[in-house]
Amino acid sequence: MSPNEPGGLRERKKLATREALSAAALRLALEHGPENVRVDDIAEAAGVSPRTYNNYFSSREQAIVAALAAERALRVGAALRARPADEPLADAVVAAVLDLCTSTDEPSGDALTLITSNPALRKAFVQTLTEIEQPLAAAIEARTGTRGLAPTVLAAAVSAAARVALENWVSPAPGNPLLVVPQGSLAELMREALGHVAPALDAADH
Amino acid sequence: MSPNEPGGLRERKKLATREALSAAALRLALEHGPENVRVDDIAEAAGVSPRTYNNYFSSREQAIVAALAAERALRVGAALRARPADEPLADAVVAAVLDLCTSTDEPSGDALTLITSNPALRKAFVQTLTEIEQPLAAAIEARTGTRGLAPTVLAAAVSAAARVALENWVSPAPGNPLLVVPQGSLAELMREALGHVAPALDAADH
DNA sequence: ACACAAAAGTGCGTGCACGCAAAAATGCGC
DNA sequence: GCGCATTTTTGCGTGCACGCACTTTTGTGT
Repeated sequence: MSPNEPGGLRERKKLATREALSAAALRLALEHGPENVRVDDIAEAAGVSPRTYNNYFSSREQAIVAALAAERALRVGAALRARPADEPLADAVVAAVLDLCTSTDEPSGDALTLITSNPALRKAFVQTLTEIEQPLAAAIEARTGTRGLAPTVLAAAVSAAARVALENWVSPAPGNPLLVVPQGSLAELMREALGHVAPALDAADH
Repeated sequence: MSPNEPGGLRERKKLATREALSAAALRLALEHGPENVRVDDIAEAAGVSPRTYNNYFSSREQAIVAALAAERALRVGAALRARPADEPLADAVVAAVLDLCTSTDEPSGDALTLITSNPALRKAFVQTLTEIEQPLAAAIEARTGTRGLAPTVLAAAVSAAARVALENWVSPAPGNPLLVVPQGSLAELMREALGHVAPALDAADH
């Protein structure tokens, strides 16, 4: 009566299809370029109907980015849980988010360059950062014991800061010169951006 | 050589079509319900071709919400500039954003209920809050004199907090009970949410 | 083993977003 | 007024997202 738990065979198959789709999407995008990949191609490569593809992803870009996105979402949660419980909230959060920047650069470098070099994919990838809000909020709630708006707001603020850092990294100056040249590593940018919201985290860390 | 300034006749006509489109979109949505309004209808009501409509808006929802959104974007900037220069940054920002909640409730009540009662429109409306980041960032930069990431990050954090408040207002509990019942006014929610990011603003207010 | 309920997959039809290139409108210098 | 460069509008074609109803698969209870 409950094949909805991770143990269920149904769930596993569903996850398998999802991964097959995103893997196929990423592979095809790498092979033929993002613009030359049609939804039908992805569906066929994954062995499902085009319509089924749309049951899993609501945009081509989302499918291509999904693989990296999912890994990142899991990593944040794990990283935050791995921090010592007595560490200040701000430090723990910063460390957890930074872990995303340092580790993710390696696994599939060509995938990252593909994504960052395509506007539509960049947008989808940045959008991905929104998905870390939920795990972040949960972790913050667990740490502080606070309930209500606070954890959600703080998680959203952190996510927003990370988004700004990421945007400034991929496209240094969309119109304005931007005094601080972001040629530095993403980690540096991220650290600075998070630093600006850290006071809010400190205030909530009773 | 510069009909791009507000004085140019070309610019005025462009703005006029835009307003005609969004006005038509909102009116038709109010009359027949959001789902029963096709893009062609909006275009015809505004006296332009369907293709032209897409040169102005990239989604039906965006067109419907645009009228309210534009007014709000202007209002934030004005509200922030209207605050005394020696007021603490956090207070000024909170006041400016709150102004959005208190004033906007009145102009077109039925439009608001229409928007809040439709998921797709809600999404578009919430998305609108992103547009206040730019004016906010500019205003913060002007106040603090700080340049670089700080103003952008802070504006993003404020916008994110406002977004959370708005989301919790329109749909109190999407899954979880949420201890603090958000039946209170939007202004109250907003005030609390912004309060959680206020420390970050204080820290930047030299 | 069998039947049955739930859930995932599928086909179809509709409306939409958007690139591209041609056509109309606009503003400027003469 | 006149023609020219620029901008805006438009028509067309393509690919896509998604609701709906239907089929197939899967897990469970008997």
